Amino acid sequence: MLELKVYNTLARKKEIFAPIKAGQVGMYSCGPTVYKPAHIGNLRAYVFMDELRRIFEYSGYKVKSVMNITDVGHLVSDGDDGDDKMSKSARETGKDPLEIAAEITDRFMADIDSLNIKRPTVCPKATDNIPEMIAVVQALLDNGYAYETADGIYFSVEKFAGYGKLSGVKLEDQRHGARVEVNSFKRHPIDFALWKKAAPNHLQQWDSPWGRGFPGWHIECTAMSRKYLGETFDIHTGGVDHIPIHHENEIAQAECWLGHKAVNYWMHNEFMLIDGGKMSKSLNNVYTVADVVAKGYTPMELRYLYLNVQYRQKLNFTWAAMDAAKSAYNKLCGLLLAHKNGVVKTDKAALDEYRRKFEEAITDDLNVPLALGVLWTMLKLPKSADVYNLALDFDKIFALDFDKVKEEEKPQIVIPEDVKAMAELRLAARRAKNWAESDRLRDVIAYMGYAIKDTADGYELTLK
RNA sequence: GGCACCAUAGCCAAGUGGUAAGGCAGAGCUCUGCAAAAGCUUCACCCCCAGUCCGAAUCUGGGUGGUGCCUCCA
Repeated sequence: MLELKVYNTLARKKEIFAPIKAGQVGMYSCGPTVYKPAHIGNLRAYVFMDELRRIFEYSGYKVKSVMNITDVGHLVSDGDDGDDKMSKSARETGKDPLEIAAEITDRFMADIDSLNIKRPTVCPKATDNIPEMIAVVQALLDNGYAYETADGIYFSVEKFAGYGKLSGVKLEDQRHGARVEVNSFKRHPIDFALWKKAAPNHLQQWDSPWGRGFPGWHIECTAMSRKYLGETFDIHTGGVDHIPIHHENEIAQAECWLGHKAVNYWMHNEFMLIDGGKMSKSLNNVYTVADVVAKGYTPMELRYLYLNVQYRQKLNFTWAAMDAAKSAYNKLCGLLLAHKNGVVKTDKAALDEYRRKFEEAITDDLNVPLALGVLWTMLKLPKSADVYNLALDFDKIFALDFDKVKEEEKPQIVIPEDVKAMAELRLAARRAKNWAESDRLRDVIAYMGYAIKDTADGYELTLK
């Protein structure tokens, strides 16, 4: 069992990971709200979740990973009032909310599969856990942390002394209502909804002790994480954007409900930027995996790009960076293949040293970029299957399909007869050392749309 | 106004007290008629100022700059 250091947002420093149960890890990751396809920024969070899990497994832990599928309830852009995303999307497309949720969930799973992100052990859906959420809300009402208003049940943040301990924000420092109109029913501007009472035309609503309604947008994580991981669990992950509101609220709910600490380690991934700034629809720079693939890159090349930056650093996505990742990944595969076919025996002590450096990197708060550097350096050794086999072991963390490297299959393109004839003429010219004619024919072939490369025993034609 | 993160070569990026990993691009060389491919080699004193220290990219203070959050957001 390797010792892991992880950066705990709660402590604002790296800590040695100590599991609740020896040899086991329970982790919960805030999952997608399935009303529109995930973009590559969203996906960074799941690559992080995946790396974390893989490193624990590599280190000898048994991991239970839980990720929610939010198919209800997140309100759109107006605080605790107004419409929710699922309903909005449903109205826009004319589809049933659950129909949209099913479609988007399938697409999400296909996306994470393509990126070699292991599916979590459990992916509970919010709509399957409404009774569990109602029970938490009721408990918070019973013990005095929540109150009922005309439009819902709210959590009273002033009753929880620990509010703000994750993000460092203080209640009185916030500019309430600066951009959002304050809900007049609330006792304190940042009290948040646990349960919302629904209007008759609201698309998703359930019976509750407070009439028909739907859950607030923080309660599902609290209800489901406890259901699947127990009252206190090891790790909760999510994007940095969740620190000030969502996770702060989760802590408040859970600790007030349970009466004790609920999560030992909070871990957050930084954002992906596009061309140095936030991705947004108005800038037209929100890309999905499908968009990246459509531009000629593979999901593995994209995964390589993710892996090249440590999870707590901002990752600036540019197409130039994507090109660099493509080049690097393909070169890497070429080197791996050469090692796979290598015949040199590599000294065991040398291999052990590379393994030690690799493990040192990954166990130091997921320093995957450093681990990649170790790999690159190792691949400079004389070509040896021993090196390849160790690289395969490293790939338990990278998950870059090192086991699938093989001789590049020449794309079977049909070469027109006239192009072939030109190539033959050029070959003859070369054999006669008529270089001027040879070069002229290369230009002709290029003009016809093909590139010609000389090989040891002839030539190779490819589409330009 | 508050909170947080960050600032290392043309680009991406690791390094958090002992003299700058790795990748992309570039340059040079080898090989090849040339080209392509491949291989080898090469390429930074770390935003600024002041301090602590035998020693700082790494710590402290002050600047400057960037990004995000304070509304749903990975």
